[in-house]
Amino acid sequence: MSAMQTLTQRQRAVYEMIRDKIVNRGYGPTVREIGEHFGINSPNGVMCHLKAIEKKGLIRRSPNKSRAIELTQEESMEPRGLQMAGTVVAGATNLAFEQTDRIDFDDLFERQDQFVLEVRGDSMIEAQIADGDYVVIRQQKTAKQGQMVVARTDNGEATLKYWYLEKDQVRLQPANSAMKPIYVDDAEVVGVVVGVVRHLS
Amino acid sequence: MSAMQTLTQRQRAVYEMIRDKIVNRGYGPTVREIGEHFGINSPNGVMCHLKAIEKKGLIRRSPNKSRAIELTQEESMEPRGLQMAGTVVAGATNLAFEQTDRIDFDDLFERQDQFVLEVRGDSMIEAQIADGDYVVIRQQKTAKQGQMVVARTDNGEATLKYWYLEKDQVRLQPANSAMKPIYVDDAEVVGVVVGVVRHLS
DNA sequence: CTTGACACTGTACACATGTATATTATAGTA
DNA sequence: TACTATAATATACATGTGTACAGTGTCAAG
Repeated sequence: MSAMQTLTQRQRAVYEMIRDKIVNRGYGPTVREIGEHFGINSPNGVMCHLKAIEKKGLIRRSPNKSRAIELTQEESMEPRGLQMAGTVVAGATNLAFEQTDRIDFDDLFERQDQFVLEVRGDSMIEAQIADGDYVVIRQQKTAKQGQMVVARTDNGEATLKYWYLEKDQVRLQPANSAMKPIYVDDAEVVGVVVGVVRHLS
Repeated sequence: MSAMQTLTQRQRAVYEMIRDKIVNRGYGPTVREIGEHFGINSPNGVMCHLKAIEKKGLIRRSPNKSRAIELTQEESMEPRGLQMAGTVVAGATNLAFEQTDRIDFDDLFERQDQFVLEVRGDSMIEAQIADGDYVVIRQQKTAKQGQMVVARTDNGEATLKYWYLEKDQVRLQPANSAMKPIYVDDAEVVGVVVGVVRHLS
């Protein structure tokens, strides 16, 4: 951003135009394309701007090559995710604000074979999953005893419960002492819960 | 990916080379640059490949323009986030797998003035925040009664609690009936909790 | 008033570049 | 066997394109 401020209004406009072409069209403009866009009838008028912008470090050019303009301030350089500022321990503890780790929730959950469900109701409240939470599900057809799963019962309905395979039936156990477990003859594991995301106002 | 399979080995190699130049160098190659890279001595040899790749839909070209190769399968086109497959209602409910909404957790939490803390301990367990969870904090210096905040007390320690401003002191209330509230003469709000993220194995 | 920056015009040149045509060779297919 | 797709070579041409040089005008700073 700092290098950007050193540009004159006109130079900034030219830079924005170049950037727009590269990002939105896929390849950069020629000297004459830039001229035409701004009503500059001489290639040299544009050359002056390009030299100025390059000297100020916002672009890089290769001599004698057409459209050979590289952006040095790539927008992909901007950090993704949120700053990780340490831990809050039970009770009272120090915040480590000097840490500069970053966490990217999309990295936390790799995308393959995963999907998200919005939770309705309080059946898993004692597993710290509340109404309105999003659960991240990894698709798989089997589950270990006691794993939290999305299961589809023989009547075609799906539910979020703990999975217990018993002698001749399946016990779908809610994490809510006010609710009773569901016993079904047959049930299919849709996937297991690998994450929870809650978004408050 | 499907369009990719229709390419011959040679065409694929050419496509990869073009893509590499655009992504890593910032601008595409000329017909002759491609030829030089693969030891093809005739521009027309390359032209045949470009026409084939364009016909198969992986690139788009503009006639008579140098380096004017656009990638149609932009990697930026790949969907971000996770598939949103509907809701799981309390008890047993239908999954709407046909829905193709997508959710991006990084969009959910805008980055400005926010950071993440890892939670240690069970002091907020009844607010469905467990040990090991990440809480997303929006930085602000004030809070309403009963909001969940990260607060710094006068001895410099920080903690995650419900915020209650009382007559002459501040009550920091844990969401755990086994724990007692903390009363302090002075405390400072660091930020309020706007999200929770839990990552299971 | 002069100087220097900024923002151009106009012209010219060399070569970079896309495109076309004709031709060859190989390999799989009908 | 003939035919088509693939993968090239070789040559040629028109034009797209970067670059250089010589000027013009404005405007703010010294």
